[in-house]
Parts: sequence; structure tokens; C-alpha cells
Amino acid sequence: MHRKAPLKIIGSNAERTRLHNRKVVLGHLRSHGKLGRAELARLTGLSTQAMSNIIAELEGEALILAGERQTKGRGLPAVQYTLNPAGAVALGVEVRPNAILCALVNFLGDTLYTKRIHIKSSEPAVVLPAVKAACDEALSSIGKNAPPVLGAGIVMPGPFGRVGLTGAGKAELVGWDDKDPQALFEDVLQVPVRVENDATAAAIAEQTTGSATELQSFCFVYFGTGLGLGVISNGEILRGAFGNAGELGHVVVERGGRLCSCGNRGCLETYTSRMAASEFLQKRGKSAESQKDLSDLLAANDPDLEEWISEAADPLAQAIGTLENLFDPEAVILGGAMPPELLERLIDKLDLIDATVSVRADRTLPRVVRGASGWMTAALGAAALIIHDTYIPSISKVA
Amino acid sequence: MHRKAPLKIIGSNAERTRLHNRKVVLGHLRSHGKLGRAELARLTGLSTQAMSNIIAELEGEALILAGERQTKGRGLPAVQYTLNPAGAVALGVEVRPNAILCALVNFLGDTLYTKRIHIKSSEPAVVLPAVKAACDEALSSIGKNAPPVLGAGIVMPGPFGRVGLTGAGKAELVGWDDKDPQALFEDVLQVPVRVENDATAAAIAEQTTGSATELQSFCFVYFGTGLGLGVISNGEILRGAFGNAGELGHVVVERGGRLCSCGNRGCLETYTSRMAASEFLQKRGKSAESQKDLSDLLAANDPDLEEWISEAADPLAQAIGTLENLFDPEAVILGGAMPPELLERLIDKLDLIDATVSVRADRTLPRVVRGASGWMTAALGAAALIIHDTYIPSISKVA
DNA sequence: AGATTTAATTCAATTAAGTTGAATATTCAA
DNA sequence: TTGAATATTCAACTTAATTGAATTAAATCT
Repeated sequence: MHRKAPLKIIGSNAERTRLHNRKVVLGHLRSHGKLGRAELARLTGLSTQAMSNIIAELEGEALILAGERQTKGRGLPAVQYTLNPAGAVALGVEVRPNAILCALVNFLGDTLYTKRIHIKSSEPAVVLPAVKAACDEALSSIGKNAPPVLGAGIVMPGPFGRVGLTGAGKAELVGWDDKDPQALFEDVLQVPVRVENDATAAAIAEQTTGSATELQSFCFVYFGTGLGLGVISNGEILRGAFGNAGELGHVVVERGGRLCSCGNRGCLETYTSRMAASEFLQKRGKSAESQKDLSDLLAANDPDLEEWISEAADPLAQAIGTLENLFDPEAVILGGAMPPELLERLIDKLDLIDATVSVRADRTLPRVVRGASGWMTAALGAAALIIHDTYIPSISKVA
Repeated sequence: MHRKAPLKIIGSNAERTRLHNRKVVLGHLRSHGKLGRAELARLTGLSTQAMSNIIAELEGEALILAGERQTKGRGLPAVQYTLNPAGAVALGVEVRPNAILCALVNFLGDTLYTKRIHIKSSEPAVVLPAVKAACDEALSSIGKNAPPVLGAGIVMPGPFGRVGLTGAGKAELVGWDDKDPQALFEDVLQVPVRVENDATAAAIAEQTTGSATELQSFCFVYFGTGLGLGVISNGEILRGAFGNAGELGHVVVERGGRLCSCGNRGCLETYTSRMAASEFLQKRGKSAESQKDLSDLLAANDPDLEEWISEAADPLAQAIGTLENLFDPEAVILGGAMPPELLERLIDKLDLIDATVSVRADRTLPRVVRGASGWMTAALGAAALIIHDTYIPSISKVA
């Protein structure tokens, strides 16, 4: 993940074809809810016979469930298949300098279990066993005959690799510098592991269970410690060459503006982020370290918080304009570790740029919508990422 | 292209598998130059026998050429295969309001023919026959027993669809509003057609024959009428939901800055673009409408042009920082319809932001490099896009 | 109500394109 | 000169698709 692996382009054979087709079927079932074999055959461009075989295989593994026959006009009513929520589970873990957040989700991405564990050090020797224990507990929470574990998604603070953007107010993990987190976690957990950044994971959660289930292209602005961005474009995750794409917090919105901890001036995250809010409020003698603090202030119509929101909205609106022009998303979603009401207020205050490629006559969605938020967002997203991988073939899309 | 087509995710069968594998083989041959069957089998994860069959097929179609056996240590020396430059050709067309630029390239993307044709109107009824005639002439220029034509890439001014970013100094084509250019061109030319925006096409040209042949992820800043951006991320073209991604010219770099024709203030293209340069120089009583004018002024060390370059470099540097943080590319490439020397000067003047995710200890490439430039860039890129499609499977990448 | 049409699904046979293992050719190294 | 290493081909086999005919059940027609 943090080293640049020259991407291997490989050939296909019968086995990989079947694997691909299984994913294609699961993906269609996810987005349509329920479908019959014949309909699936049409959607996928495969023969009904092939579809029957694939369906039989998936049903045999309990990944899908046969439902009632549904009559739709003439002809034999089609047996409707749906994803089996209990067909599989996935683990999600967010590693922070002083805590581990662990989540378990079912095959639809719905939350089954969450837990927060305090850690004294973020070194691998401490983190790895703690994560192992947390995952074991999560799995035992759902009883003995648990469904297969598809894997574990791990969220760690980026950016990855030795980049000139460290100490940027980032919650750095010590002791992980020259380690390969994926290999280490895979070794300890004994399931397939994927490591991602928080914003991307949260974006996938949004697509799996949140407000982006219908979207193929969107930008997810993630309020974490800093300000991250997860981009899904035509169904694909945008990672960049080194997995560091989406460093929205350090996009300059004001030349020569506020000094940022990264050394530059005018970074978005000095205006619009949890950190920016708490610093602003601290100057007014108010503490707003936790989400609850912010919620309370907002509920009390605190004028200082209102003032911060107004102040933060402009740079954010400008940045959103940039995202629209560069990524041409269907919508921009705001989420993460901020109280939902605060995000709503922020969205209300946005004075969006009125000429970007996203200003279209035929829009159905608002340009900016609120997404899922809360402290577990990233961990749940990490788990959703694993589910996502079982739906999304790394393949043949046809316009 | 300009309507949002819900992307179809389809299954695979034996036929599609072979098609995929052919592309995989061609792609490896393109990036490695020459390879033997066994090596190709290893790279693609296929059996040597399967590779032999695929190679035989491709050789039969004259898309690849068998070369000398090459000894590499022990064992039977492997027959080296290369792409056959004369194996196929592709057409590229750029449609502008008053001209059509037509190009023909060989299977490696090398230029075989270029031509500029003046048109009186940009309406379909005028453009379509003119393009047809231009393409016919291009093809007849290479003689009677010409290789197969893979298709035609068409570059037309974006943005596509009815967006709120029109009249943005854009060279608009009249009469194309509710038309489907792809279908129209396919109908007239009788070959597969792809429609793209100029910046993306130019980016692909850069990857096929320019300075990005080794890159999987890069941003191509295209100086056209305005300022465009083509993004290739992990080998995939970033298009956005409606094909309008990369509208770099209207990214705001200065809040409340210069008034742009789009109605906003502070758009990058009001500072850094051909338009901006000619306006600047016009105020100083100098004309710089053509590339030649700019070349001449630069050769003469014109102080006004130097001043413009200095002035244009800062906003551009800031925008490049944004691109780095959002896309995490291997490099940012500057190219398009600007004299190469001017691009060099501009790059020299760039005072890049010194803390972005692209600032890495282990960089091998400069953060910003100059790419191909010239008036034909977009048309050649359109043709390169067709070549690109025959190399790039829409598929299974494995990290 | 009974016949006909339509659509979903399965059955049986076929086919495309891969894999596997043995055989052959060519070179390097001892 | 002989044996090991590597590339390639030959022949047999396997996987997972396709095709066309048969079966089932609902909707519509007479």
C-alpha cells in the first residue's frame, strides 16, 4: 500500500472467469436488491445456463438466498435471489495513536458489533496483539457457527511513505515506518487484509450502506483529525500512485493565508476541520475537543460556533468547487467525525461556486449532501471495503 | 460520452477471455518492447501453451512480429516478439469551431500523416463530411494495401452536457447540443469511434509516445484554448460521472481574484493560459495570438513575456500543489498548444509548494516535467487513444 | 374453460480457451 | 562430452462457457 507496486496486468482463464462472474452477480444483486436468473443473465451478458450454474454455486455457499417466485406479466415467474445478510462477515479496524476501534459487519455491510479499546502505545508490538484480541472478541460475539470471515480492513493514518507532508497535524503512528502493515496484520489475523486511509474507507461505507448506494462517482469529504477525501470515480477507488490521493486538508484555498502545521499557508484544514473548530473556540474560552462538546454547543445555538461555521463555509465551498471541476462527481458528500447537525449547518451555509461542471440543469441530487458520521465511520468503512471487494470485479466494464 | 450511462458490469466467457488476454499481451509488449513467449507467460500468469496460441493468433494478424532468438544464459534462446508498427493504424481528429485537424498514426502511435482543414461552420452537416473527406485522404496517403484501421478518436471542446460552465471562453461548437457525436461519426466513418476531451487525449498521447511511457499515474496539464487536465491514475483514465473531469482552468486559485468569463473570480485560466498571455501582452501593445508569436517573443527575451511568465507561475504552482495532493501522481506534465521553450521557462519559474504528498525522499522524476506540445497534440492524442484501447484491457489488475 | 403465447428454467450436447505433463530443441557449465 | 536449464511444442484433459430442445407456469385469447 505505501510502496509503489508496478501494477501487474494479468491474463484470464476459466477459473478467474468464474471468480469474476461470481463478483459480477453479487454486485448486481447488491445494487438491485433482488433479481431472477434470467434477468441476471441479461444484465451480465451471460447465458441463462451459465447463470444457473453460478447461482447454484453461490446458493450452495449460502452467499445468496432464493426467495419467492415473482410474477411479472406472462411466463414462469422468476425465483428472486437476494444477498444473504448472514452469508459472510467482515472485520474493520481503525488504528489510532491511542486507541483501536474495531467493527464487525455482515454481508450487507450492516453493523453487528463495535468496540473501542485504549492502547498505551501505537507500536506494532502493542497494536498487533490488541487488534488480534479485539477481532477475536468481535467474532465470538456472534456465536459459534459464524459465517465465513471475508477479511479485515485496516485504517491507519496516512500519508503513506516518506513524504514531505508529515507532522501535518497528523496523528502519526510511531514504529510503523519501515513496516508492511498488510503483511503484519495478515500474519496475526489469518484472514485477507486490506490497508486503506480513513477517508477512502469512509467513502466505501457510504457507498455500501450510506447515502451513496446509488452513486458511481462521488467525492467524500471526511472530517477526521485533519480533512481527508475519498474519491470513487465510475465505481473505482482513486488511490493515486502511492495511495496518498485525497489529501484535501492541505489544498491551499487562500494564498498566503493561515500558517498550517505542514509549513504552508492557507491550507483548507486550517479553516475547515475539527482542529480548526476547536482552536477557534478555544480562543473564545470554550472547549470543544469531543464531538459531544460540539453537539452541545450547537444545540445551545452558541454564537461562537455559529461564527466558526460561517467562517469555515467559504473556504470549504471553494474547495468543493475545485473537487467538482476536477473530479466531475455526481455529488460531494460530507461526513466523518463531526456531529451530523453540525455538518447540516455547514452545508446550509455553503455558498457554492455557481459555475462548475457540476452545475447542470438536470441535477436530481443536491451538489452537496450529508453522509454518515460518527466515531466509528472509518472502522465500519474498513469493513465495508472488504465487502466491497467481493462485489466489485477488477474488470471488464462496458459503457 | 456526454450523457451519463449507468455503467454496465458484465460477465466474462471464453471469447471475452481471449480478447482480454490478447490485450494483456499487447500491453506487455508495448511496455517492455520485446519479449519471448515464456516471459510473457510468466508476466501474465498464463501457461506457456496458452501464450503460444495467443502469440500465433496475433502473429497471424500481423499485429506482432517474431524477431531473433535472444540468448539469456542457459536454455533455448527465446524468440523475441515486438509490436508490428505497420500492423494497424488509427485516425485522430480534432474538431474546432473553424478547423479540423486530422492525424493518422501507426500501431505504435507514431505520426504517419497530419493535416489541417479550414471549415466555415461547425455544424454537423458541415463537419461530418469534412471529417470523412479528411480521413479518407489520410488513409489514401499510406497507399492501397493499408493495414486495418482500429478506429477514430475524436476530440471536441467540452464540457459535455448542459452544464453551468458554458461560454467560459470555450470554443463552442454550434449545432451539436442534442446530438450524439459518437454515433454520428461512427455512421460516417464506418470505424469504431471514441469521443474525448482534448486534455485527456493529449495525456494518452503522452503515455503512448511521449514522456509518460513509463508512468501509470500522472496529471497532464493541457494548454489549449483554456486550460485542461487529463488524469491517468493507475493506468485508468479519469473521466468523472459525465466526462467532464479535469476542468482545471476554472479551479479558483485566488479568492475574489480576476473576473473570469465563466462569471467566477480567480479562476486559474485567467492567470495561466494562452488566453491570459495574449491578453496580458495585448495590454502592452503586443500581439501574441499564435504560438509562433509567443515563440518569437520568447526568443527575443521579451521583458513583457518574461513578466507574464513570472506572474503566471505562482497560480500554476499552487494549482499543481492541489493536483499533487488530490491525485498523488508520479509527476505532473505540462503540454499542449504552447511553445516548448515557453513551457520550459514556466517550469523553471515554478515555486512549488514544498509540502505535498508528492514531496518524497525517493523521487526519481522531477515533480513537473514538460510534455509534448504543438498544435496537433490533441488530434494525435485522439488517435493514440484508439491505440491505447487495444492495449488496455478493461480488467483484472492485481497489485 | 381450454388453447395459445410468453417467459423462466433445466437438460443434454457442444465449444472455446484455458491447463497439464511429456517430448524436443538449444544453449551453458562442468 | 555430458548434464542442467530454458523455451517451445504436442497431445490429452478440464473448466466454464454456449446452444438448442424440453419443461413448467402464468397471462391472454377465443
